[in-house]
Amino acid sequence: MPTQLQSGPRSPDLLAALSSPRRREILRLVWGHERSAGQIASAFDVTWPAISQNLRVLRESGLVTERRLGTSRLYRADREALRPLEAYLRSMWARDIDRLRLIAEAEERSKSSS
Amino acid sequence: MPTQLQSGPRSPDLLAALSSPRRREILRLVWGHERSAGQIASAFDVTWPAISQNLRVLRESGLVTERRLGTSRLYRADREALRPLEAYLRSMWARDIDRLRLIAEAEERSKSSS
DNA sequence: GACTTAATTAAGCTCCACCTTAAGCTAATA
DNA sequence: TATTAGCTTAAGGTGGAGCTTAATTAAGTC
Repeated sequence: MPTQLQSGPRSPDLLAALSSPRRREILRLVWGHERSAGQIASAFDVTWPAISQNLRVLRESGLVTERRLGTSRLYRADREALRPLEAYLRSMWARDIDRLRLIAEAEERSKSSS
Repeated sequence: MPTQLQSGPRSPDLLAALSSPRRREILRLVWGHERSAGQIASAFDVTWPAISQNLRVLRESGLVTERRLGTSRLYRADREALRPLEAYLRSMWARDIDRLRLIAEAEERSKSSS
């Protein structure tokens, strides 16, 4: 089970996967296009296995999906996979908003009772 | 200059700073509250310097601000600092949306010309 | 000034992320 | 079946992230 995102206030190894500039570039490469591992690798000046390993990390984090076609493996970004990050951001700001709301309400009460 | 976020398709070391679970916890600690380095450190079972170093990373990434008060240093999350991440997400989806729009328009044209 | 409090910076260790080369696997092709 | 194409997995090197302890700084207190 690669995902681990259920427990509320956490965006999982998504952030770890995204923290690598190389992987961010790969992700962009396969964002619009489905591309083979070889095509992807040839876009970089590192060796094939290096890219293959990065693809594995992306796949395990859920950021890309893999499809086999003949001897090729085709990768494509799973665009929805970034949603949890959005949720993460929202959870941070939501707390903030809640806190502000509570404070505002408390002030309101103290005002009306004075 | 700690920021480096101008060039379009990049959310900077924000992601690197956030990729550490420890730093995410610290960030949450100072999200609502302003807290001293010592208070923060005592919430973890690692040594003070370890926390201090993580605070430095957070500060340099812009995620927290520092304020000196007597011998203390008070840290607080800069809530707006997460906005670039939102922009990053948006930039990814925006591409997607653009691409879909172009495809849709192309299909529309081919339909009406047949 | 000497001492304490609250922290950072310095120096060193360990472990892991990311690369390398080498070996293995799987599907297509002769 | 042997061979090739297109990869991944294995094994090993290197640098850096994140911890530790020790030394240092800065601001209050005696």
